[in-house]
Amino acid sequence: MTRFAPSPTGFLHIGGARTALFNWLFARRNGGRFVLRIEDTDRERSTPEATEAIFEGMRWLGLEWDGDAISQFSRVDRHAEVAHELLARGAAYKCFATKEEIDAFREKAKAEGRPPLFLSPWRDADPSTHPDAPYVVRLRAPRDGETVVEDAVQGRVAWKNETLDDLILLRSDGTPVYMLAVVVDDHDMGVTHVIRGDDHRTNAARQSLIYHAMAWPTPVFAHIPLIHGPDGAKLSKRHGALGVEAYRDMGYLPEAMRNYLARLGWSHGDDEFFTTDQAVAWFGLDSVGKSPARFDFAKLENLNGQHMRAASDTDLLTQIDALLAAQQKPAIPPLAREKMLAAMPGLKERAKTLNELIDSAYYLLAERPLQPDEKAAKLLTTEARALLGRLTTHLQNASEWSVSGLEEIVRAFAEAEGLKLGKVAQPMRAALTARAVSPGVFDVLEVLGREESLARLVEAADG
RNA sequence: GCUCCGUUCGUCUAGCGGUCAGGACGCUGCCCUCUCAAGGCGGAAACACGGGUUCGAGUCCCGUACGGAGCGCCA
Repeated sequence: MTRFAPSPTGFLHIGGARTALFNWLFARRNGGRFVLRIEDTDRERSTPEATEAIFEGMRWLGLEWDGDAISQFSRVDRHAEVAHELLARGAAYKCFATKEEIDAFREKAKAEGRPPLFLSPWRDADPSTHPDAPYVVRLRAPRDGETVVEDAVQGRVAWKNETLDDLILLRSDGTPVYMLAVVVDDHDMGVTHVIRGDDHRTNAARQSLIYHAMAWPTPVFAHIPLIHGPDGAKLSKRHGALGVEAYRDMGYLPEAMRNYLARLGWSHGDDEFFTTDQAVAWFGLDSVGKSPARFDFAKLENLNGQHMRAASDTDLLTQIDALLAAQQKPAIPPLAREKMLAAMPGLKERAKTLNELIDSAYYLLAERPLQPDEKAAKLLTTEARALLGRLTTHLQNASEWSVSGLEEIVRAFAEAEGLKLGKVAQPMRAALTARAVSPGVFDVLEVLGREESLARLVEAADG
């Protein structure tokens, strides 16, 4: 069993999404469960909006979790119970040191060049000397020896116990801290594999101390390398640390997103482009790399283009519908849908994102009079318009309105005019699509239909 | 500062003692071609540095440099 345990203090960012993906892949690969736990014990920063944003992001990415999402906050009583059990068996103790005392201790230690680990004077104090004052519960961590974490990704990592402090379990108001809550929840929920960002690596040492104190079996830890921005620095909002919904809005496919994210830090030989089913079949912790990866939009775009080409026309249309709905933009009218479906093979081959695809379908949605863009306008010179006028006559007589028949007519026309096909096709494209770039003109003619095509050509010729 | 970790083309990566160091994105030359894509065939491009170990190191060990993460009564 794996879990994804985000704190609901913002959207589901790209690093979290990949962590979730790896957990999901691992669970699916091994026939295990994948649960979602919201780490909302910080009441100040946690918001229901952020929780909902995480659900949304997970759903969009297609990372379905098993069972209901669990609120960590709802389990505070259980966390406190474990802390008291630890206290009862002497594995933890009450510390009456005030924040001021601790701060002073740390400052002094720093000034003297010693590690700023707080050594509580209450660790071995006689309970009869305990004052009637607020206290925190600290773990009585071993001072000798070392703590070893066998990390499934990082390998064997060891810390000297003298470098680990007596971490706080319960705050002075009696509420549990994250470090305790995570261990108790992971244990109680039966999590066998803790796959999370490498920024948690040192937490694994502290947490395994708690596991040992409770005599609980430790889960397998796997700390996956972090994702950096294009400049190698920590991923920030200027880079790719956007919420996953931002990627949705940019027109990326969830399938492509999963593919790209999976390849960031994990590999399967030379495979670059693969389906989610393949990723599930191939995924393994031993193929996860150790070093951080940079987020690269260019590669994401390429992969997205490949997935768009591989997608079925109807599926793409469905995804466009969903995107427009999510962006609260007007839906595609029924008639245009049919045309869009007919034009889809030519459209999807040229687009890297759904947004590009929608944009390139302008000519299907637009109504006369068309508004040629700059490049299209340049193609519609006086001579070109005259040419289109002559061509239109031939086209009007076309016996059947099909790609092959139309191509025959236009080619014959170009030859008669002593022109290369391109000299005719480009003005046609400008007239029919108002753009200088589009799918093949004969495909455009067929999809647009006889009436509309001729009307546009006439409009351009007369323009 | 202390602790831990990392370092193969610009980027993502393969490699698990003997390879012409492979693939992908991007860049680029040619072909195809009604535009743009897509596609086909090429090209430039990497083992951070220094010591060991070994007949032989990208692969093992040590050090250096650089990079990262952590060091809260945050998660």
